[in-house]
Amino acid sequence: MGLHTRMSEETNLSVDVLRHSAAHLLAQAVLDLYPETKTGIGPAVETGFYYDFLRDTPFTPEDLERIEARMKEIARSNIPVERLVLPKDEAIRMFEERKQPLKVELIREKGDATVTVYRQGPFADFCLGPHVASTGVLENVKLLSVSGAYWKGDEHGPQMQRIYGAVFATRKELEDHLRLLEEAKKRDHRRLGAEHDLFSTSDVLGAGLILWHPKGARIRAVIEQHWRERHWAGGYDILYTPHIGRATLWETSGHLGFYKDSMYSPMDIDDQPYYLKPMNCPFHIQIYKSRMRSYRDLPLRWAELGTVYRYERSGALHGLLRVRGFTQDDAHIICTPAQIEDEILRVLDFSVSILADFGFTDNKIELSVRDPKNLGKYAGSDALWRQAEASLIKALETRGYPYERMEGEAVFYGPKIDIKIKDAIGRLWQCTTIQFDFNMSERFGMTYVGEDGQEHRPYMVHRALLGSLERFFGVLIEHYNGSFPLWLAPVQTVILPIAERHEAYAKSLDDKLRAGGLRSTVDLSREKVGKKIRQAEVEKIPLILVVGDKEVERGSASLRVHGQGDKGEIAIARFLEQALAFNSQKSLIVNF
RNA sequence: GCCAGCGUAGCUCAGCAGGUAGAGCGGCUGAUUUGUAAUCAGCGGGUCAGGGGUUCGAAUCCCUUCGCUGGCUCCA
Repeated sequence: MGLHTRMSEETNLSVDVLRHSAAHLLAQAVLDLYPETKTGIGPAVETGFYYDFLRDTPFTPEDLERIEARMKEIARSNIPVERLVLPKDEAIRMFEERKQPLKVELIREKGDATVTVYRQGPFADFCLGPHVASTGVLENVKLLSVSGAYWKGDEHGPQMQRIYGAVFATRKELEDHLRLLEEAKKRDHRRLGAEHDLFSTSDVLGAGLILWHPKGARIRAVIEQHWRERHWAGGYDILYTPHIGRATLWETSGHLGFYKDSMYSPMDIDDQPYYLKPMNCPFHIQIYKSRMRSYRDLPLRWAELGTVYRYERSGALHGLLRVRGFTQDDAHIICTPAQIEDEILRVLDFSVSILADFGFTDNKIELSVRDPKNLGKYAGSDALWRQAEASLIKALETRGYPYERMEGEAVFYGPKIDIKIKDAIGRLWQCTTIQFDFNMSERFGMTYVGEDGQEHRPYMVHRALLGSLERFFGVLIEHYNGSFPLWLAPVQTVILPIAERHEAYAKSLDDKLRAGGLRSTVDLSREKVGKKIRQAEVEKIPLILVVGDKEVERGSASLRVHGQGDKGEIAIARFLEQALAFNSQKSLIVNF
């Protein structure tokens, strides 16, 4: 079951209406229990609903229980919900009397000549609706968390308390949803990362900085190796650039102007200020500018696994998904205007194809373009933007990919395509971004000599495909729930000798598998096979080989596949051949 | 950064009225030589995140720093 069911499975109620009405129910319960509270807004959101409250004392988890209990009481008493249409001034008076200044503010801002107000019992709210007919259908409700939120999203405005909740038409749907939340918690990459010894962070080191443990590093090495092979095959060249650069570079690039808040303080080297890099582009541009470029040299496709450092506010940090130091799988495509359409299509195909290698085939694509009401704030000419946007759209349409057009979501230096990948339990994660950059090429004065012997400005496109290796790794862990497919698994095979006398055979088998190209290991603990198997299953090792008297004698092994159980005896040569085939084909499931 | 919650052994957690720390798993040692998801026994292991304060006495109360969590904002 997904998180975004539009209609309730067993009733004919719209999930959004249910959620929005539950938000009203929440506000009613809060005002019942804490009458001095000022109410803000309370919409339905993707996973449920929330309501923002302004109150001197914060809500505690115990308060939430009380509020939820009160909500259920009100729901059970099945109060009718009425829709009123009032003249604006009358509505304002109504909420002034109710001592709800935030509502008055909202009505003043948003209300037309007449406004709609929904009322249930003593509670009333300024709201467009629609709503359920009465509160009886809102009984299957659960409050989930409290957090801070700013009035109208302005961090200098008053800080409110936001209560989140979930509601469903039936008890079963609510329980299923809560189970899904539990499931998401269980496959949290931070938890799995510790359990499987993949990565850690350290208080001593500092927040938002990732330590890749041997097993995590193996996976990363496999990802990087695959990434390099695909890039070379895909017409890219690979670069390496330093981690720091002189202030001059960042002044020219404009980062010290528009990105300084995300950069760390400079360090002093021979009386010159140097900065840790927050982006790789200025370095790639220096390589571009190291000599004259002819139109015959273009397109250039330059990729780098470039580690960048960005200041993130402490509250924004989150496991591997939001960190302060990360490695982007960055690339810059530098080409002529005539090449741009082909290059965009090519990078789009390339991105989709590599995401698919990792098992992500269900993507959401967003096209971010200028805000038509504010065309002045963008770098680059109108003509450039038009051609860039057209090339992005053409690529998407050529492939028939559905996409969402996001007006005003473009960065100031160019339009972009973002690809969000959907994981095993339906959540979306931002990975790929393909962005035009009209700013950098201008600032650094990038040129090439055209057929006409004149200097021209090339197009430059930034591209991060997996996004950052840290984030991508986090998403992979959650997507596969720690059970990595064979080709990515840090340990691909484990050999379990039944007794001590089988250890020599187990070790020689291990050598053979390693020599053949598998990441293999032997469990030499003096435990019973049952224990060793359990251990291997818990560690989610894809292939388990049990060897005892029978196997030693016949030069074979007993195969057990993770999640599939005992597969019986197999000849070593056949096992190795098939395992290597699954490995090189990057099969998501193995079938011996 | 802001609001709220949290930080006890490697991990999960108990210690809920202030009286100098406890379990399970893991680890180590020994016995067992084992056939498809946990063999038995013994042992070690904690400046209770760091610092400061209140108190005769602090894991427990207060302040502060660091880190983590859920959000707000932002983003690869």
